[in-house]
Amino acid sequence: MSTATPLHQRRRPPTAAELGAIPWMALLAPAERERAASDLRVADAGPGEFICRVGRPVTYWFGVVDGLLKMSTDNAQGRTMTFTGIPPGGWFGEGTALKRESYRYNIQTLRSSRVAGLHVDAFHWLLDHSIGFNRFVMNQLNERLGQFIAAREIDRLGEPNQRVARSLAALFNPVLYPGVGQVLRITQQELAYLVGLSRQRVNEALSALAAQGAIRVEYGGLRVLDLQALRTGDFR
DNA sequence: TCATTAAATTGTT
DNA sequence: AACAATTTAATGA
Repeated sequence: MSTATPLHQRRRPPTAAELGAIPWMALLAPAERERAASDLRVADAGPGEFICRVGRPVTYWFGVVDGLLKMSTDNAQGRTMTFTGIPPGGWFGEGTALKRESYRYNIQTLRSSRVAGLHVDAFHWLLDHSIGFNRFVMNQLNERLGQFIAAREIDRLGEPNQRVARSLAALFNPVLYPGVGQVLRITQQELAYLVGLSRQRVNEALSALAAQGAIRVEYGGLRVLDLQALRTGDFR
């Protein structure tokens, strides 16, 4: 099995449109933005490809331009444990990049995706030079802390409908995933992988959420009608 | 642009 | 896990 990742073997410079879709770019001063842009790389990844693997040395801080990723680890028994999905606009790996350690989880595409990477050296240069960038990273870490607290709650919810609802709410987080908007492109099969339920059960749960007006199910994705209801509502 | 076909996704059992 | 129904994407005239 190859351990090379798309960003190692198929990277290319970002297009103007891709640069425009990167949320932290707008927070940089012109000189900083120029430096960051020259150190950014983009790659297309096929379905199921690994973006990074546990134990590999950190080379990039990653962002999702398009598609859908999942963050997971394999436990001692060989079972895969999925922590979260990462939709468009999401940037991740700053914890390991900060410490220049090795990746502590696997990042894998759930379908064909376009992934951006900022080299760790550039990441550290921005930390050393840009207030705007520091503010973004701090805000990012803070917001993700909230996500992990929520994730623990989700794990303790026995009711599948509730698990689906809260997991969806996490994916619609506008701070962490500004690229998502009102419509999330995710199939019921992909959502099933993320939440750890069967596709049938996810289908049933989505129907329940739609019946209460929290979402609308569309082909190949779904639209949020009431994010607050997804976060706090009762769908049993 | 339209019609046909293949592939993907959904809803149900 | 299997099935049919539906939607989208791809193809070529």
